[in-house]
Amino acid sequence: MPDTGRNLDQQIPTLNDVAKRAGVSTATVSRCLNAPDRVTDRTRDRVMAAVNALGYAPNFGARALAAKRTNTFGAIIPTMENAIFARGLQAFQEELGAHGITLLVASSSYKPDLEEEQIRTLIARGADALLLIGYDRTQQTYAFLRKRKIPYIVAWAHQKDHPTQSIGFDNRAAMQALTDEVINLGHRELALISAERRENDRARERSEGLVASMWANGLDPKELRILETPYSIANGARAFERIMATEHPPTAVLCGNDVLAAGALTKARELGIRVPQDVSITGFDDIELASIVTPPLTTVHVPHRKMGQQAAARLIAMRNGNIPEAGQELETEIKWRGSLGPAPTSSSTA
Amino acid sequence: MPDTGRNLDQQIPTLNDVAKRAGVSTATVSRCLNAPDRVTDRTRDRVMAAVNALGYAPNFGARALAAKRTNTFGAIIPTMENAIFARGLQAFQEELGAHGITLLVASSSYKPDLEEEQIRTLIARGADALLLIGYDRTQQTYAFLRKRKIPYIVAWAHQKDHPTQSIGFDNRAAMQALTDEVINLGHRELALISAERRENDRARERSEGLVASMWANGLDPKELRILETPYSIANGARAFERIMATEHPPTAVLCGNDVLAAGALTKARELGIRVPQDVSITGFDDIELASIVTPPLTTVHVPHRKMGQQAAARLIAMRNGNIPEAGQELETEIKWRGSLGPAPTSSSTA
DNA sequence: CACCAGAATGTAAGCGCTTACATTAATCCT
DNA sequence: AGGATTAATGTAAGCGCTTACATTCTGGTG
Repeated sequence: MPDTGRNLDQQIPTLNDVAKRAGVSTATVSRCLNAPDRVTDRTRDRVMAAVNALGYAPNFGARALAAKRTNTFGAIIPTMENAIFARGLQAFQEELGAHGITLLVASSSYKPDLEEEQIRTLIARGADALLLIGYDRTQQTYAFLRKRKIPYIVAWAHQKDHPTQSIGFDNRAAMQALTDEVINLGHRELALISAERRENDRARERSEGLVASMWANGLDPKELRILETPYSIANGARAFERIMATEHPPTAVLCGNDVLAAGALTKARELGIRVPQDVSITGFDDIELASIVTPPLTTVHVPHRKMGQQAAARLIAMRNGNIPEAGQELETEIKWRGSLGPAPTSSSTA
Repeated sequence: MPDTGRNLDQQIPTLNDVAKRAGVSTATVSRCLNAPDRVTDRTRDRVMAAVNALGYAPNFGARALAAKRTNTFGAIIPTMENAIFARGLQAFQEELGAHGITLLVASSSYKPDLEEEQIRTLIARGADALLLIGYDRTQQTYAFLRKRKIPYIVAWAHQKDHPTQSIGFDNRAAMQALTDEVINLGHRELALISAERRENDRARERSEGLVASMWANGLDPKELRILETPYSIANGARAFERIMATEHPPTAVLCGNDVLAAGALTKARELGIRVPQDVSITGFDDIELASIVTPPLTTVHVPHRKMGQQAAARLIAMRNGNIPEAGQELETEIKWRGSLGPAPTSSSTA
């Protein structure tokens, strides 16, 4: 059984195969696919038949190589595990889709070096522009981005004076405002369950906002107990347990994020600690979770969809060569629900 | 200021640029990047310096084109909005990562035609293999997959006799088992809040399992009230409200999914309906959400991580030319929590 | 010191596509 | 009907990379 030449059915069909089968040139096939109206109906039908018969799908790499544009944007988010970024990303995707742009998503697991790797991957794959979360990344990464002249935008954070194009909110101010309310309600013993702040500017800003509020209200931030732990419900629960096991448990536990707060809440119930009678708990982000736990979480509402949608709009503008002026700050607002109440008057402990 | 020739700083650096700058050939640069030990230390250092100075990143498309492999797998999930697929996907990704494979994720919004488009997109982008959710897709899509000889695996579902390679569980049997328990507890008036079953085999199987259980237990499935609605907490709440507003409200509301069940639960609290005293509610999937709502959900536990991990292992084997025998069925188990209780004995309505 | 194996490097041919430009076919005017 | 437009199609040159093969260096050996 002499194998004369290539093994046909192992072959992925190429433009050339389609062209041969349809009896036209490769250019015509290409036009059929990219500019159908520049081709006769008859020809188009013939070509399309060949495309289907062969199960042809254009090779993206080759196309990008030849055409020098991909209509693909990339987004690198810290995690897909919880819903923090889901809604915003969905809106981002929808807006892109409306403009015929495909979105590629990668996650960095909150690791800067992994993030840089993902950035390179996405760029190598031809991403025309990038959505990044927060400001924290190495100078090296920023330098790379600049050198490549890739349009990118930072979301989920916004610092007024920062040169980087961004769309988000003032994490610091938002947390400060929330803390003000907590203190207003008579709480003096505060604790914070935060995400790891080392390489997470949002977590850092939030904790700074809390401290700022304490200063402003005449409380000594040294008294503030802070526990750092990666985002997850279980970690939130664990942290809460440790905090409440101390000699003078706080009357209010602020959490850097709704996920952590949900964990704290569950653990409270488990321990028989009443929320908010015995201790108040607050979150941040206002993801869906916040409104379905018991009691529902008092938290900072973040305009996820708006942020995603506008990030897309801006990024598209940037890709098209329009440099929007500064970044944009979105408003947050405190969402009052049941988990925050006045500080208990008498003693404590369940 | 005569601009002689190309504008250097607008140029994306290529292999060639690196080669020139390092004073070597492109082949050597390529080797530095792909097989560092086939090159002198001295040369490698020089090349790497050039790479960094230029901010060079290889063009993936060109590389794939030349090398004919990408080490990239794709996954198309119905939605990123809720956590149903998050944990499994994370495990999938981790396992791939351990083998040096990059994962590209796309979402189809539960739309078969969008899914087909995404499949084409991912294949065009060079995906070596694909993870798909459930069996439901057009013959055309399957034909395309077959023609392209792309290894793919179906997850989150498993039907014994089905020829398609899959890893998952028996949605039908699991739901039937759960319903058996519900009926055992004395419930006779059942309702189901399901995802749309039209193009979702998992939802369909689950509802069939429920019906089967009713038959088996001498109940008439005609009495079963079914409400279909897209997955979301809000929709679950709405559906629950409508169901409970009927003349003879059921004593147990089974939900096709934890997200729907969480919605039902919240609405119940809102309406002052006690769970499980007045009505029992069950979920499916056992996502994190299930254990933090109040009361925690009795649900079907699905081995998400195991599924993701094994899907990856199988897919890698398939890509390497090993055809695993049949698909694999994973066990589910009923997770007893507080939301399911005995049927109320007396009358009803809050 | 001439010779040679083996390592290091260079040369150049594509990979599958788009697109500027050249060619041919169809259409319209006068 | 003939020539000028315009539309449809074809030709062929790359896009940035890998890799088979050719060439040039090494450093031992006899």
